[in-house]
Amino acid sequence: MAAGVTLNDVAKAAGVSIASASRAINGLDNVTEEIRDRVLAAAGRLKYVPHGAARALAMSRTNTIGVILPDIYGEFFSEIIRGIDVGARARGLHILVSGSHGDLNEAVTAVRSMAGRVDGLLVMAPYANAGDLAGKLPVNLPLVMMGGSAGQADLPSLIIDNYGGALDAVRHLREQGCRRIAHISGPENNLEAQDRLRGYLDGLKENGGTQEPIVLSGDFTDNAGYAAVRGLLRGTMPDGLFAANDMMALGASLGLREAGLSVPEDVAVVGFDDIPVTRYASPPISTLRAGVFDIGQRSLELLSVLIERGDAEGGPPPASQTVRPELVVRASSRRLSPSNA
Amino acid sequence: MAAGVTLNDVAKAAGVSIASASRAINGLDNVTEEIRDRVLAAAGRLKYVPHGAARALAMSRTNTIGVILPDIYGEFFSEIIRGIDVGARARGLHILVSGSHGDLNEAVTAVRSMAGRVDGLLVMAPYANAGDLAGKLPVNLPLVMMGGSAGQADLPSLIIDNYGGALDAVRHLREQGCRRIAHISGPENNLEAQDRLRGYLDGLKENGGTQEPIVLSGDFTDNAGYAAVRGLLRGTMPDGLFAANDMMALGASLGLREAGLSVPEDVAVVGFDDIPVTRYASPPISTLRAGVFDIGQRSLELLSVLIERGDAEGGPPPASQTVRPELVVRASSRRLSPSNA
DNA sequence: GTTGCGTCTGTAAGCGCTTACATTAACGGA
DNA sequence: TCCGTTAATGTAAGCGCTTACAGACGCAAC
Repeated sequence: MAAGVTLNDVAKAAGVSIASASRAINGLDNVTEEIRDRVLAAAGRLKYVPHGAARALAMSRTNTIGVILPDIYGEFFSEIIRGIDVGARARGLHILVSGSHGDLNEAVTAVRSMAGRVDGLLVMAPYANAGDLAGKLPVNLPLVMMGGSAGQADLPSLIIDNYGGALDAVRHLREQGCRRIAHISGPENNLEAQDRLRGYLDGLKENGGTQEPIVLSGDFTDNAGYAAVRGLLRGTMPDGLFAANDMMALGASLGLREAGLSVPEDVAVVGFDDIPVTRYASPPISTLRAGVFDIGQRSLELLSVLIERGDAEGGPPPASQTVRPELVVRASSRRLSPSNA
Repeated sequence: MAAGVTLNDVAKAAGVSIASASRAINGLDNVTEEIRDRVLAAAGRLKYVPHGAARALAMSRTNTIGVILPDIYGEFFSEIIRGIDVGARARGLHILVSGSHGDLNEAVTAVRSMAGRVDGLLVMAPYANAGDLAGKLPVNLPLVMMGGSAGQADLPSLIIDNYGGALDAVRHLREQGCRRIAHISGPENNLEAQDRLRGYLDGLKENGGTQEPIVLSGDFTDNAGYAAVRGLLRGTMPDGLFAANDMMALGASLGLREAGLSVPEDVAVVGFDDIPVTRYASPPISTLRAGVFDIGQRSLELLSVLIERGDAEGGPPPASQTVRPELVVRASSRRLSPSNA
């Protein structure tokens, strides 16, 4: 189905053995100039293109790494994929992407289907018990977890300090004079969302804070942010809003403006992730820069170290790295003076 | 490297032949219950996971399609990938992505490296003479071009009517009373950008228009849009701006606001592509909705038809589809009344 | 004219899987 | 009891490639 013309055909056409053909094509040095030329000529003439799967099988090396994401929608994932791709290209690797995995089982299926097609795996699986993944995996397949909650099993991972970031968000809102801070949460079963929620709750209690938590449930989409805000309109408005990600912050900000409220004067808004759009929003959204691009790139580097090392387990303990998001203050939360006593 | 435990191991552990093991694993019906159970049990115990490359080689079927894009940065490509992914998942296919191809040669390299690893290819190659691609390709590899310019070779393709869209943009700006319309163009060697430019130029001449074209060169990035506008500040400002894509329109709009100009009153702005961000910008950007998501999805459908049909050439002529972008008017170009005589 | 060495080329054995074909077993009808 | 069928199982031949190993050849040194 794929190629049609095989190395064998080329060898015959060039009048040499298949071994010589292979050597010529791959640029090994133990081939006569003359033979190399003949082979290359024949290959060109026949439009020969090496068969990837066959080569992978023979060399047990695919030069491809698999990327498993819960979704591939939006800037967040776009950025992460880009980070991975940049790193991959630098190393001559390809990436096999699989998105849209609602739960652990789907992720496991995706992982299994990649066995034998990749040299290693980059997985983002913000589900409970994602540690189980390792158990159901092909043995010996190097794996790096991206994002995810701290201490997720003991796999090598790139962890985002979601809790700490959320804490920073709340602290910042308080410094800006907010006294009633609401939170739009992410999907319930999402570990990162859970950590951000915890950070919000604990942030409220810091320094003897007594504010009752106001948690609006969302699902990481802009519409959820919009809807959450609309739902608030009937009651007392909070004066600060921390959304579990930027898309929801964006939606919320839009909803607030449509309701005639001003951001940040009436309600200060902070998001999470720092996706590129935030700076084009009106007002630009304050957020926690998780360095999504870097996460992708660094995960890939971590993974390729594991791959080169030629082992998945064993050796020194997997080096996990934690990234503490950095608060980026933009107009959506910058108040000139504290608002109400 | 990959799996370690092979079907053979499973067969032995279960005390059956490798053929039976294969049949049991793949759910064929000509296996006894008892054998199936034994095999499945053994497979579970050993953590057996089928080896993709081997299977692909044996079946000459990979259930994977390759996606070649010039870049994978930003919402535009994110959307296209998502469209493809959604279509692919519906058919149980995986996608092998490759981005960042500055020119035809890089694209050709990417394509060749996918041979034998995919059942078909989705290529976006907005370069001159992209038709040459076909010549350097493995024979028999089904291929669908995405976007690209009309009549690009005679490959099956999904074509965006860039020219027509640009024409609509200019017409719209004129209807809004603009008399001096500038264009921020895309990369010079990009065919889509060229078509949009042509549309702009011809649009100016319609109905006896005599305005001198004002073309600012850009490269599809937000920064380029921003820079283009800054460059204009020293001279006479246009009152209408058509950017070759949304990112540049976004950057331009930001630049205009920073310069104290109002959009759309002082300058009406129109972009191209309708990436999701446009609606969160301030003001929301008018644009031409190319239906990026749909393009991805429809390309995939077209491709899978070709694959099922089991041929790349031959058969009825390749059915190309043309998509005419739809003008979406938002605040960035909506004026209540014509501005100047 | 041997012998020995180094270099290039060819032969063939896999990589892990599917699948056509051969083999065997099981069963019912004559 | 024997044979013809059908169905389950096993054997082995690839899929297209890499690569260890052996063979062939040329050349210098003895």
